Amino acid sequence: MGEDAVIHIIDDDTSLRTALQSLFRSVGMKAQAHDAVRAFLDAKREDAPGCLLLDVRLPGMSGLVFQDQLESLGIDLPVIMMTGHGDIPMSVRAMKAGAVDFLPKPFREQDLLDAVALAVERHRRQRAQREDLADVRRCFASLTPREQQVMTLVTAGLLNKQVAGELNLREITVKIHRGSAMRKMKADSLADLVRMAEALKLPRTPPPPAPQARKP
Amino acid sequence: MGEDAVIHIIDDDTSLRTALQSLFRSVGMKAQAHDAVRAFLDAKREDAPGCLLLDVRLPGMSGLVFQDQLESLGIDLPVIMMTGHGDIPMSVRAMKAGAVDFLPKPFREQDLLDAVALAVERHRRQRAQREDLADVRRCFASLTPREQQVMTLVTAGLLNKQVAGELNLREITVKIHRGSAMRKMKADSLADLVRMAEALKLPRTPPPPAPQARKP
DNA sequence: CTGAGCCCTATACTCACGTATGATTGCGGC
DNA sequence: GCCGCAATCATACGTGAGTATAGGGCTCAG
Repeated sequence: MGEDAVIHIIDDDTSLRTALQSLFRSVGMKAQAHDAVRAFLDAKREDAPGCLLLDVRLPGMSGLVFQDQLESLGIDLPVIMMTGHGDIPMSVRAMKAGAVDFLPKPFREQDLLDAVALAVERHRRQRAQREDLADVRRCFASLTPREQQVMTLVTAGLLNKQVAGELNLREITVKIHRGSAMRKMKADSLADLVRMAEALKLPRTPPPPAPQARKP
Repeated sequence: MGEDAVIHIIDDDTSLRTALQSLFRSVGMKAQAHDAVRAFLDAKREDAPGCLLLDVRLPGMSGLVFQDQLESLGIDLPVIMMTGHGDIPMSVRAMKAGAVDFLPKPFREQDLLDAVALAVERHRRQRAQREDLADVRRCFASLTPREQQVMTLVTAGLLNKQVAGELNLREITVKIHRGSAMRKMKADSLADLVRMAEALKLPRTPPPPAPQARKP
């Protein structure tokens, strides 16, 4: 079905790295081990589902700190923490930061495998979703500015006529932009377009707040 | 702005209960303390934003077990765990089960207050969302079966004509149901209706999969 | 039985939507 | 200068959506 998962391991304990690699190999999973954050970052990482096994106490940078930086580094791997010298606040911090699990060493192999399976499954879903969203974003980006505006207002529920009013256009012009927006977004119904707008978090401008005369 | 929050405390340590009550009183928050799960369940709980401070080691039932039962009991309070004899697996389990925080005793008052503030804020949001969804659900439930079907297909992106085909109706009939569905759902545009359908997770039936002849 | 509610349909009309055709303007790059 | 593209608008036609009016049928509770 899906691509092969890759398990990334960062731990400075050589014997543990070896043990984990052979463990994953024995269950038919790819694993890449590194002895420090640096090595992990320098390695070329396959763009595949997987997860990150992270030791807390590392040379150079704590696993907890590194975990916080993952997002800004553009790495979206789910994290499983491991540590030999952990305490409760540490585990709570890691879990709050989104870790899938936090395993005190020594742990049972099965506990690790369970956590990894969960994490990889989560990552698969997350990637699929992310991919869909990226598609929609690409489409939206391919729209001209006018088309984006029109799409925004249309999916907010305004009539072509009202959109025209908002943008100071004729209704016919709105229809043109609306049509080409539908085509470019590959939407085959308005309902579709609305859902895409939702995914893009386009603002839901309320229908024009009752036309008012103003005296200058 | 919002209603007053109520902090629910379950702990069998009388002196701690007293201390926490006076702590919350001192910062202007309502608190209700109980010495056991039973007492908490028997007490009438105000329907207000708040959170639940739960001791792990309790007479009768462990806090962790109780936490797992909260949902099925219809209680949606965010949980903050407290314990004097905790370990990492315990805290991880609690966090996985959705706890906002896990505080080993003794903890600093400020840590607790921070966690409580976070939990209450989360609960406020959650309640607001839940309330909106409940409204939509109520509206949808007030639709006749036919109106529900029509709404489902229309928000899936089908034309009136196609809906009529799916349901073996004339198009005019679909229009009638569609119109009354819009009214009853208080939707003022199709876009609105689509978003409600989304919130209700109505199935997005794909457009009729190419009309095929079948031979009997 | 009778009324209420749901469901189905028809005719007729209005308005919204979509597209095709054609044309004009303005901007940026080759 | 010419081309391409975004943007604007017009006229016209066909189709979709929505409402009103007016029926018919059914089932269930009073």
